[in-house]
Amino acid sequence: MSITIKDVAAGAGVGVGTVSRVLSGSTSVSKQTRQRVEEEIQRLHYVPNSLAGALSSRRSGIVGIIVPTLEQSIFADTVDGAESELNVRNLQVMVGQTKYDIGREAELVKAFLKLRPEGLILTGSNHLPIVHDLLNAADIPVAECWGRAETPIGISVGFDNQAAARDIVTHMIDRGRRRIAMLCTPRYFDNRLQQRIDGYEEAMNLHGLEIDVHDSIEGASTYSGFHQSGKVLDHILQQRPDTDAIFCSDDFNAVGALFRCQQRGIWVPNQLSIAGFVDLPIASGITPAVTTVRVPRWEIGATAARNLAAMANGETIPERIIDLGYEIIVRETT
Amino acid sequence: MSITIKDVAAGAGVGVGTVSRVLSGSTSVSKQTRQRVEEEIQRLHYVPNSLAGALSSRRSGIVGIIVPTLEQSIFADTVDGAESELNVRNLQVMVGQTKYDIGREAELVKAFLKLRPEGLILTGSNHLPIVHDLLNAADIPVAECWGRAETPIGISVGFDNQAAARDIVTHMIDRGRRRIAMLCTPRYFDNRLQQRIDGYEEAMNLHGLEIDVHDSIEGASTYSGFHQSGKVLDHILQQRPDTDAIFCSDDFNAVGALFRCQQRGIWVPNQLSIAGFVDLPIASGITPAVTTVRVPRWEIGATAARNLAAMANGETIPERIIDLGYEIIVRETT
DNA sequence: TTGAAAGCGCTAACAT
DNA sequence: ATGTTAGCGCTTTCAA
Repeated sequence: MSITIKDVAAGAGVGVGTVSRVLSGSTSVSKQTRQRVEEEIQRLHYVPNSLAGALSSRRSGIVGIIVPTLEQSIFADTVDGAESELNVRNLQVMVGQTKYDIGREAELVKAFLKLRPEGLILTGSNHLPIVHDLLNAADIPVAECWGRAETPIGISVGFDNQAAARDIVTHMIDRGRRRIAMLCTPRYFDNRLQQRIDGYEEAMNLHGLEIDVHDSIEGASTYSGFHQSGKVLDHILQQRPDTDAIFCSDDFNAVGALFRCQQRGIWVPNQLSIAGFVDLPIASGITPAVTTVRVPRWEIGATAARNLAAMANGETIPERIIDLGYEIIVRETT
Repeated sequence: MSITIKDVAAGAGVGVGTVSRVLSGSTSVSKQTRQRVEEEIQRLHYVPNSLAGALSSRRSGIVGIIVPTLEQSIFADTVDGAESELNVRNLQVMVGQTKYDIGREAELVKAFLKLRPEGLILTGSNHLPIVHDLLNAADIPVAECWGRAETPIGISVGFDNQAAARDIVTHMIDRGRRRIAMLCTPRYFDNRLQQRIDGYEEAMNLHGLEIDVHDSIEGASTYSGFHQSGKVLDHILQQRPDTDAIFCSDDFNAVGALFRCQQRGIWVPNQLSIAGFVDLPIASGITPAVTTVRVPRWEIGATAARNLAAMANGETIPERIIDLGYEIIVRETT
C-alpha cells in the first residue's frame, strides 16, 4: 500500500501527531524536528491522504462548481475565476457540467455532496426541488451565478440579464433601427434566456415597436452552432425581409448570423445591424467586430469563490445578492 | 452534524452493514429490508460520505484529468470525452488546468494525489522529474494524452503530431504552393508544437523548399489571440511578401490570420493559402472555411478514461501506445 | 514541544 | 439475510 503518516513518523522517529503538525504548518514544532520530518517526507515521496484528513477534520478542502458546459469559453472563464481564488486558499475545485440538463444538475449536486464540499457554486437559480432539499440538508455555503436570484439559496453573484438586453436593444433603436428581431438558441434550462427576451421586449414595447422572437429549431450543438444560427437568420429574413437589425441571445449566434451575412452578401451593419451578448474573444476578433454586452464572467466565478470561502470560514457576507453589472460594447456591427 | 449511516440504520431498525449493502446495491438484502432502508434514506435526505467510504474501501472513485486550459474548446472536448466514459462507471472527474505551466502541472499532480485518485490523465509527456517520482510512488494507472509518448509512464493516447503536420503541409505543396511559412504561438511547454514544426520542416525539406517558421512575439492570451496571430501574419508578409501559404500551429492562429487577411483585403486562398490544426467549430463555421487537421480530441479523453478504468479494475491493456490517428480536412482556404 | 489515544463515517470480513 | 466489529489514515484533544 501507499506510504502513510505512520511510515513518516516511524522513519523520523517521532509520533504521528508531530508529523501532522508539520504538515499543517503548526508553530509548535521545534525547528530540528520539523526538518527531520520534512526530510523523511521528501525521501519517501509521502503524499498525505486528504480523504482521511477530511474525514477527521471535517474539512474536505473541496469546493464544487457546476456549470452548463465547458465547451464554450463562456463558463470556462467563470470556472477559471473561481479556481484562481480557491487555489490560493488551498481549496480544490471540482467541476461539473450539466449539459443544460436540469436533471443532470441534480445528479451532480448529489455526487458532489458525497465528497462533503465546503461550498458549491451553481449556475442560475432554477433547480429541481430535490436539489433544494439536498442543499438544505447539507447545510453548506452555496452561490448561484450568472443571474440575479431574488431569493438565493445562499448568495447570488451575477448581473441583470434583462436590463442588459434592454440596454443593447435600446442602443440599436437609438441607431435608428425599427424592425429588430431576436435570434435565440434555447439552450438554457435556466431563465437567463427568458430574461434576455424580456429585456428585448421591454425595449421594443417602450418604443412601440413590433416584437419578433425566433428560436432555433433544434437544440444547438457546439459543432453545428454557427450554421444553426445562420439558418435561423435565413428564416427571419425570409419571413420579414425588411428586418433591419438582429439581437442575438449570445455571441455565438451573433457570429453565426454574421458569417451567414458574409456568405449571402448582406452588408453589416448598413443593411443589417447585429448585436450579441457575453463579449467572447471572437466578438472583438472578427471583422466587422461585433457590438455586444460585456458580462463579467471571470469575476462572477472569482467573486462567488471568494465569498464562499469566507462563508466556509464562518464569516458573514454583508450582501446576499451581489450584482457585478455589465457594459454595452459598441463595435462595428451596429 | 450531517446525517450518517448510523442515523439511517437506526431509523430503519437495521445494522449499518445492511445500509451499506443497500447503498452498494448488494444482492444479499431482502426486498423488504431494502425498501425500508431506501425510504429512510429518502426521508432523511441522506447522502453517503464518500470520503469515509473511500478511506475504508481504498477506492476513491475519483479520476483526475489535467489539461493545459479549458478556455478553448480544444481540451474541453477531451475532458468531456473522459467525463462521459467515467460517469457511466460511477467515477468522479477532477479537472485541473496547468495554464501551460509545467510547474503548475506538478502542483496539480500533488494536489490530486492527495485525494487518492484511481487514475490520472495528463496532457503531453513532458513533466518535471518530481511528477515521475510522485506517480511512481503512487502506483496508479496513468494516461498521457494528445501525443505519442515513446516511453509512456502508463499508457499513451493520442496521434502523431509530426505526421499530421507533414501531411497537411504536403497538401499545400501539392496544391502548388512553394513559399509556405509556419505561424506558431509558443504556448505549449510540451513538445507537441515542436513536433508540428518538425512535420512542417520534414515536408518542406522533402520538396527542397525553404523553411520559414515564425513565433508570435509574446505568449498568446485568449483575448488577444486573434489579433496576435494577425500581427504575426503582418510580420511574415512584410519580411517575405511573396509568401503564398501559411501553415498555422492551430485553428486559432489560422482564424486570426484569416481575419487579418479580410481586413487587409488579401484574397484567400488565391493570394494566400491558409491551413490550421485541430478542426475547431470555428474552422468550419467561418467563410471561407479553413482547411485543417481533424484530431480526435473527444475520443482521446474517452479512450484514455476507458482504459484507465479498466486498469483500475486490474485488467491489463494490450497496447500501451494507442494511436487514434487524424484526418486532413480540405476546405476553402487552400 | 511532544506522544498517546479517541474518534471521523464508512466497508468488509466474520459471525450467526 | 443480517448484525457486529475491526480497521482505513488522518486530526485533535489531553497529558506529560
